[in-house]
Amino acid sequence: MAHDDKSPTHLNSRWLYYLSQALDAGSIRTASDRLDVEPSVISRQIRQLEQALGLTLVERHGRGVRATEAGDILLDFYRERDVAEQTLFGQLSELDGLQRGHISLLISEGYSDRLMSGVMNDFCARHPQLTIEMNLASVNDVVRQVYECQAHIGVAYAPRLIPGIESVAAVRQPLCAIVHPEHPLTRLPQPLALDAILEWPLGLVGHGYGIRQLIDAVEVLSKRHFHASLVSNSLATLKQYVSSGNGVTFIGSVALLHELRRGQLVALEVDHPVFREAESHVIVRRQRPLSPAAKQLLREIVTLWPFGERRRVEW
Amino acid sequence: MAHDDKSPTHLNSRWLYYLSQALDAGSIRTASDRLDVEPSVISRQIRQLEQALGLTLVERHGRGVRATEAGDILLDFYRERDVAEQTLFGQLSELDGLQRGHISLLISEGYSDRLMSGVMNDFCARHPQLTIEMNLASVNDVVRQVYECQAHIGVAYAPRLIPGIESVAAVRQPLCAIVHPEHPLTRLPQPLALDAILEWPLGLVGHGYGIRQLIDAVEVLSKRHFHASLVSNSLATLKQYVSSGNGVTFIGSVALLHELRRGQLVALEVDHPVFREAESHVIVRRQRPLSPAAKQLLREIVTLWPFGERRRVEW
DNA sequence: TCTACTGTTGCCTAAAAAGCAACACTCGAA
DNA sequence: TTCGAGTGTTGCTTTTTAGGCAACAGTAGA
Repeated sequence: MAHDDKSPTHLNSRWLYYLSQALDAGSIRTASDRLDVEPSVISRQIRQLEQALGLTLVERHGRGVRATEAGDILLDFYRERDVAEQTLFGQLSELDGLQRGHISLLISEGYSDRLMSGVMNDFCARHPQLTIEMNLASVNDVVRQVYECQAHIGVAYAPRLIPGIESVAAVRQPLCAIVHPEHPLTRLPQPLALDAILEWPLGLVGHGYGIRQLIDAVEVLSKRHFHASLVSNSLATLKQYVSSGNGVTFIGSVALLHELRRGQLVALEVDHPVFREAESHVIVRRQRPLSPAAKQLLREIVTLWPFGERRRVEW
Repeated sequence: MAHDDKSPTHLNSRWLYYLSQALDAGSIRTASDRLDVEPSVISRQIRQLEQALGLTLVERHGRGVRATEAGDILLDFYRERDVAEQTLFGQLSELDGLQRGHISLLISEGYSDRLMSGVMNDFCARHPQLTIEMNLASVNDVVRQVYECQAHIGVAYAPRLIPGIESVAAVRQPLCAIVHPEHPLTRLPQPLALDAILEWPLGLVGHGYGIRQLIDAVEVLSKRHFHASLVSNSLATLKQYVSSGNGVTFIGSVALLHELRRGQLVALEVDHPVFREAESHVIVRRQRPLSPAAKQLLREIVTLWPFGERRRVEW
């Protein structure tokens, strides 16, 4: 029998190439002229293929070569392999042309409105062939999933930047005190003093979140005690909390653009450097190669958003 | 863009192999342990593939490697290529197993009955998957088509053996004088003297045929003159000729087994060495590689027929 | 028979692959 | 935090393979 020896089962492409060229040309020498290689090379490669398969593939006549039955089968196989290869190249260039691909975007709570309307709607419309997955998560989950390569791009407010996470762009978005429009604090001059705020009940986001780490830092630095009347993981809960009472919470203004525009809530500046210097970040896994589609989306997010560009991605 | 440089468009199988192994194993080192090659080899081969395509195929993490989108596409491609290769091997072994193949058999006039009943019916029944082409032709055409590789195997009576044609087996089949059962010649003792035959009208096969060359040779050697009352390319015509009159013709007995059995014609031995030593031959193109199916058929023809084996084919 | 053409072989050089050892890095745990 | 076991990578080396060159034996047609 054949091809059941220790052979790694893998047909050398060059063998098949020379075989097809010789059979197409009708003789090894003509093929060697076309390919600009020595006839001996082609002859030897074909013989190697024959020995690897244990079959005779060409009939050697005085005038050229012709395919045997097995040679014909192999020739058909080679042709099919060739078109499959062309198809492959097509698929790969589709990847380049953004006609194919998958992007996983992860956004921290509150960003969805703006991202959708500002960039994503447009991008999705321009590249309908792409599969774009846009999920919401807490800030910490955004960072974690980007770190674990479960999402390509993350957008997060005040993320905890760890090694392995790279901030592609950032914009200063002060952490504000959020109250309802009739709240007494709204009548004080901005930026609000910390002590003025602390006279009101506080609703705070849970521990482990980026925002909370800022708040905790301010608590330490200012040597005050922040007593939380409400702690919640849900921004919606906190919004509800300040809407219905005289409580105060700390949220970045981007997270409630909707409510601010409609006058349902008010964002007040706070007189503390840590609050003022809070930033939103676009993050990716450090040194992770991104697909062309993901690169393009990243590029558009950075240029269209009011982010200050932190570094140039290699595009 | 990618893959539009001067690359011969042919993906090295080894590159793809290492890529798939590394991605399946999850890390280059695990793959290198399984394959028993150095990690550096796999790393380099993958990099070469990436450079050839101009694409990043794997994400290098601290803990192993993972496929990028392009890598996934390439992996799919490789898998498909692999099953195609297995299919190919299947087809090739079908060739070996005589479940596939094509045989072209060419038989000189008169043989059909015997071949069909004796060998071919059985062979065809045992290998229904094979495509067996059995054509009739004049002796000269049998030789020519075998020589030009248009037929794999030829069976001919008294063929003109030229270099390039190899006789695999031969059987002595004397050229006989054919007459009808009541012919006066049948009352003479056999073998018949040449002169006795020449007193009757002759029907001869046309020039250029193997039989005719034998007859011509006898004409020269015996220093007689053979006057042909009828010359024809068709054995049927010659049979008809001797059936309906007192004419004589020279035909090998195998060509009219049917008529002999039914007593419609009689074959009489002729007293001349050339006539006695006429042979039927099984011929093939010299040094032409035959498919397994053709080899098998050849083998069976030689063993089942009353031929003396002339040489052992390399089976 | 001669001649132009075929495929093939032996010997050599160039190129590619594989082995070896050391390196830089990531990641999880002490 | 430091440490250590894991990862992929990079210079080197040797080994294997492909390719070039020239001469050869055989075929096919004039």
